[in-house]
Amino acid sequence: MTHKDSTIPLSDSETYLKNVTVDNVILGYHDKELKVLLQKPLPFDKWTVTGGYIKSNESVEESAERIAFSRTGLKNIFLQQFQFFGSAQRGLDIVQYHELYNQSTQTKIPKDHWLFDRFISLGFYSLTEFSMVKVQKSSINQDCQWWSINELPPMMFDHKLIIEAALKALRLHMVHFPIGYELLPEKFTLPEIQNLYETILGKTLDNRNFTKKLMKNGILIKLKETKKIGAHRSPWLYKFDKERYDDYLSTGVDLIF
Amino acid sequence: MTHKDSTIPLSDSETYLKNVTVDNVILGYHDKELKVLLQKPLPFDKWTVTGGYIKSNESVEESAERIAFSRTGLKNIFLQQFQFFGSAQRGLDIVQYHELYNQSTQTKIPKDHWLFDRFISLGFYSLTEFSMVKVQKSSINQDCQWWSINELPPMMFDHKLIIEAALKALRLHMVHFPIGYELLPEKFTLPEIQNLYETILGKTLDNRNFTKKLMKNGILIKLKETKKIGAHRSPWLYKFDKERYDDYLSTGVDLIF
DNA sequence: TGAATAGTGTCTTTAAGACAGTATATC
DNA sequence: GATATACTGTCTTAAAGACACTATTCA
Repeated sequence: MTHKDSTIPLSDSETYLKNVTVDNVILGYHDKELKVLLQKPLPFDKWTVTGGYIKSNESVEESAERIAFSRTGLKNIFLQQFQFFGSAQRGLDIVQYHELYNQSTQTKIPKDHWLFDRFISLGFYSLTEFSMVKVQKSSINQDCQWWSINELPPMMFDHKLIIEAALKALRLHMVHFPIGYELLPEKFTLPEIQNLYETILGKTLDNRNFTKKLMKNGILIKLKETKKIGAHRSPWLYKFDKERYDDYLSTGVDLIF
Repeated sequence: MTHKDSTIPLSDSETYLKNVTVDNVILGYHDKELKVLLQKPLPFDKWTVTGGYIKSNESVEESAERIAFSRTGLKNIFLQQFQFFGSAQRGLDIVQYHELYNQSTQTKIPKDHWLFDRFISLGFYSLTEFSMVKVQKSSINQDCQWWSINELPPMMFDHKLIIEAALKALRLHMVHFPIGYELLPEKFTLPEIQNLYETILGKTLDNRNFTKKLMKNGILIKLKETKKIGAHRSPWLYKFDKERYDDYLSTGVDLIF
């Protein structure tokens, strides 16, 4: 189950697959916090993760990319399947949503219209560089903004569970595959990437051991620049060795911290 | 995309979700080989993994259980989501299948009937105890049998890829979670479980190191029985410490071999 | 007693984990 | 020179990995 996007022409139901939606937990990292991009479909007063319908001529990945682009302005976004959700109960939210939808749009869409039918939700998560995302709003999703993953607003449907599942999948994923390239700016410092790992894993790490392991597998390149950030020693800037990084993305690498 | 199950009444399309199928890679272990249960939907001459449609009042997991029961006679089967497949191309198979279907059933179902529409496939794999499975056939799926995973017959749609993806997911999964309870008989020997691991991982393991690690985390209980199997020393029988095993299933455990 | 498989112990090497003092930038 | 953060090296402990001989069953 997901939000209803304003770009969907109600009359044109034939061009979308029925009973399936794509839901994408878009994550970003900012101010030492993990953020998730949420939208509030009017007229409802609860939030959802970003999502939408699948066109009949696009793959689910293409669908997810199109929807992500419409919310973030980003192309070639990092996408990771993590789970599908298919409980038979739609819950009260869909009923209330249907009623409010008709009220606010002055329409009388029947309860059994495909828009309010049961949906199987295909769960992706995306990792984005926070500062590159230009949050897009639409008429239906008037509110669309970043939320700290630790302080979520009231969520529609089972979307709180979906976020938790995405986070759990990400934590499992990062044991075997490098992360950070999508979440950090091109140049970053060791304290920054360490804090990213600490934030996602939810625990503090020993900076010496962390650095040792990261440098050993050689995914970082030390630059000849420092970052000036206050009345203290300036940290060196690094970037990822993208080639090595991509190798590890396909072959896997031990990154247990 | 998946096979069409004979239990589906064509006229009763309203009770099934459209554009979605469940596909379940049912795995078993026998004769030191990993087997996969495949079916051949008549009149087609290619094989598929087991699968079917989702009823509108059941969850995807319930759906997968119902379909697995109809093929294996097993209840409470071990089910693991691993991926969803949603390419927009249906390929030639579906066209040929539609034609042959009409020919053989003496019907004229139109090409755009929902049965032959595009489907998103929800991928599960199941681990089963080979000897407990009573393979069920049906009028449409006249052939249903185990195949060695190394010698697959011609596969319909993208089902060869689905099997490979399931196997890859299983290999990743077994690094963090114990397996074997569903694949082995209740009592088994150390050489048997080691060979199971070797078979799935596709490499040989040192028996001393393997035993050491398995015994250390304490998921095995040594029984006071041996298994008589020929003109040589009889191996001891073991069973899983199910409580410990289940703990590890939820919390995870390092089982890198 | 020979053939076949089961079962066990030690050493080496590598990685993990704990730990604290020096360096640098700015005010 | 006070303050705040960056940076680095060593020791201890645990696990991984390599390795080979003895034990048991039965034909």
